[in-house]
Amino acid sequence: MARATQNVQVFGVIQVTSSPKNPPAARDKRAKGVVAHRKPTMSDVARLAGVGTMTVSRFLSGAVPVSAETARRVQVAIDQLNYRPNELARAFRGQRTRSIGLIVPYLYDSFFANCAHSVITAAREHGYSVLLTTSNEDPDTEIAEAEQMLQRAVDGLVVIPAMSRPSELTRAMFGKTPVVVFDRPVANQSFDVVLVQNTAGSHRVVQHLIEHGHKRITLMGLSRSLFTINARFLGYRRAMQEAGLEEDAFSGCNSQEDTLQAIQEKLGGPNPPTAFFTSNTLSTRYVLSALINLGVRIPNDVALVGFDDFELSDLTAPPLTVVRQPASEMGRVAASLLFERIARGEVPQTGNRIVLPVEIVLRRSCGCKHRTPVVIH
Amino acid sequence: MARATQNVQVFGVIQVTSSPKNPPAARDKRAKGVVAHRKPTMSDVARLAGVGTMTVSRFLSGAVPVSAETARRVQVAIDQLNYRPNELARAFRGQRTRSIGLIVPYLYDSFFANCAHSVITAAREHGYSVLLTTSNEDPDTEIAEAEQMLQRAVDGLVVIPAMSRPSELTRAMFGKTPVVVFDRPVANQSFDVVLVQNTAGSHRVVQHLIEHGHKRITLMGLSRSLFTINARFLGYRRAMQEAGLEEDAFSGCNSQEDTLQAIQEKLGGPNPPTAFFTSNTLSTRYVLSALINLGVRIPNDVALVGFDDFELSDLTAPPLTVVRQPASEMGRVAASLLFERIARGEVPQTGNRIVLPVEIVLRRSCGCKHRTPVVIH
DNA sequence: CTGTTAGCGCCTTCAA
DNA sequence: TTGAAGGCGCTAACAG
Repeated sequence: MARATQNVQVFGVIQVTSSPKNPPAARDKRAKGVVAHRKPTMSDVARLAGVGTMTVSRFLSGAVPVSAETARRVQVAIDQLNYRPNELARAFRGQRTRSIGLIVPYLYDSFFANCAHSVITAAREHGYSVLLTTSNEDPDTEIAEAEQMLQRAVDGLVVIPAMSRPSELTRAMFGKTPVVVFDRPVANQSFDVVLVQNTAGSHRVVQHLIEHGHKRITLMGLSRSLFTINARFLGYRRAMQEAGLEEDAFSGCNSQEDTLQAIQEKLGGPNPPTAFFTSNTLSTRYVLSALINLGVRIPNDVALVGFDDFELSDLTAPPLTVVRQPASEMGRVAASLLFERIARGEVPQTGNRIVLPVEIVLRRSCGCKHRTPVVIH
Repeated sequence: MARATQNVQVFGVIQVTSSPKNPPAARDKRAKGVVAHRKPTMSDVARLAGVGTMTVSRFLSGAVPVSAETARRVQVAIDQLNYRPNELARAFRGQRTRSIGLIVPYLYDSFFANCAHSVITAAREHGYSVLLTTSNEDPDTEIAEAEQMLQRAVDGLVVIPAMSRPSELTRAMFGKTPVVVFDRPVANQSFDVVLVQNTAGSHRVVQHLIEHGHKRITLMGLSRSLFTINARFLGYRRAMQEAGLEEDAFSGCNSQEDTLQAIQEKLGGPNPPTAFFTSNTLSTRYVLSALINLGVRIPNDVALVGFDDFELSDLTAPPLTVVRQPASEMGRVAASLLFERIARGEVPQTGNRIVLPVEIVLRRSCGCKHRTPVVIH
């Protein structure tokens, strides 16, 4: 990469001469002899280099050959004026902004933040900028923000759909702007979709609990109206059924209090569970906190495994066994798909559907004795 | 808020009539009678409503009164065509993009992600969009990205400066585009700065350890060439000096291995520390992990307090006492400052310097017995 | 290889 | 209260 200081933009002093087209009463910034601090334009460069603007344009784009001597003169003029092309004009002219929009529910959720990070990184590698906004899980906000981005003519859109109720994103909204959704699908649409193995992951980790000898395993999670939560529930159900065990699911982990109360009831009732499976980070957090507060020993009294890894899950007491989702890979794959669509310049009738594998990270809350995490696929 | 579906953009079918200006050989998309799917423009609306484009423009801006009847006709035309103003053209014309740039080191660091979230939220409240990118703590990348944003004519910039070496952001680079930096200052510049009480916070929390009776308190952290780390070191030093204690600081917590080794040496040496103070999240993590691996009991054997709160710090073993930084408030304040500058349309000779207070969250790793966290200011 | 022309969609300026 | 003209900076299309 070039040394940064070579790229520093410092506004030059431009000697502007009057153009015959300008009416006499026009703003006199451009009047003859006036020295003004303003961003140099391509025609400033052209004038200084003694060439036409198109020569400068061609020199910059590099697509069309320019004679060596001309190129040199243009480069000198550019350096002297510290000229930088106006991306805004370029975008306006070319109907191509080299920017994409990214809509995630929240940024303070580290899973989404990781996804966003990888989309941004991928975008930079493609020379794109990213307009980022949050939907706060609200479909109305999501649509309004998508509209806003469309008005700003993003070349494409990456969205983690809000899931409080079915997303209302439609193909018609977006015209021929490509859209990739990830983490959660959108019903019957022509968007590309990137997902993870929610069902297979929870199936596998619940099997693991069963292998540890557990027979009463309770699922703690949120409402099954949410796609990912329901998919994870289905994996749990399948594992339980295959083992001939009775399922027991609680969908009300909406707060620390609700969770604590539910756990108390479960553990105090007849046939208390010997293991919990939590279906997202939030419920993992609530359940772990509740168990700690109740003085329950993990995994001695009850085991615990969760869906979705998080930072520090190896520093909790005990280190947690979890299903790890490939957040950055999802972001990267989603971005790749989008740039492919953008390059091809066409939107598909039916989008791709890519499902990425998850990993099980075996730590100690499941009953394993590993001193360091063991990852299985 | 209006129901989202009222805002859905669906490309309409536009009956385009030829303009007398168009040369006969022009692209015939606009030729008489051709029905084309393209974004409707203001003049499409004007034609349909039987008014001039300026009337439409005035109707949309609302700044200049328009007669009721005209307004109605324009609204009907807008609805019929599903017209949305082209923000790109607007920005190009007006030299005002209603967008700001935001540069943070990483998004996968939850502190930065929280900051970014609040900046984005504040921007939306002001009707602004956010171009977000990461510097990866690299000053060259930071400058290149800032340049990129300037070329895209953002109205202002919010930056958490990369800190691997002194940032090279200069006023000259930005012309009259306002810039607010936060979390870390930039040397001798005219930018507004928002910081937290790094020194006072660590001073207070080290005092707290001293109040617990500790006399040998070791600081574990990163290089003091980093502003925040050094500021926190100074608070530690002051607290130790005031108590007549000898300081002992380690600046090499660059990896889990280095940290583990350092801790082993400290604890195995003469006069081993009875408490550790870690000066950022990363070193907290490394130190906690090392202590757990070594089988050291916290706070019985040694106490531990850290700078910077994080999710789940109350679920670690034991719950951690930390200095909490107001991440979202910092973002909000930085954004407010920026929008103020943008509104005023002038950049200051010397920027504001705002220092936000931190909180101490007393949990159990310091030796306190609180069942739930106690926050002191 | 290079220059000229024209116009992207909008809003400022001027005139009615 | 409304309309017409012109141009923001850039590049596609067409000469030369």
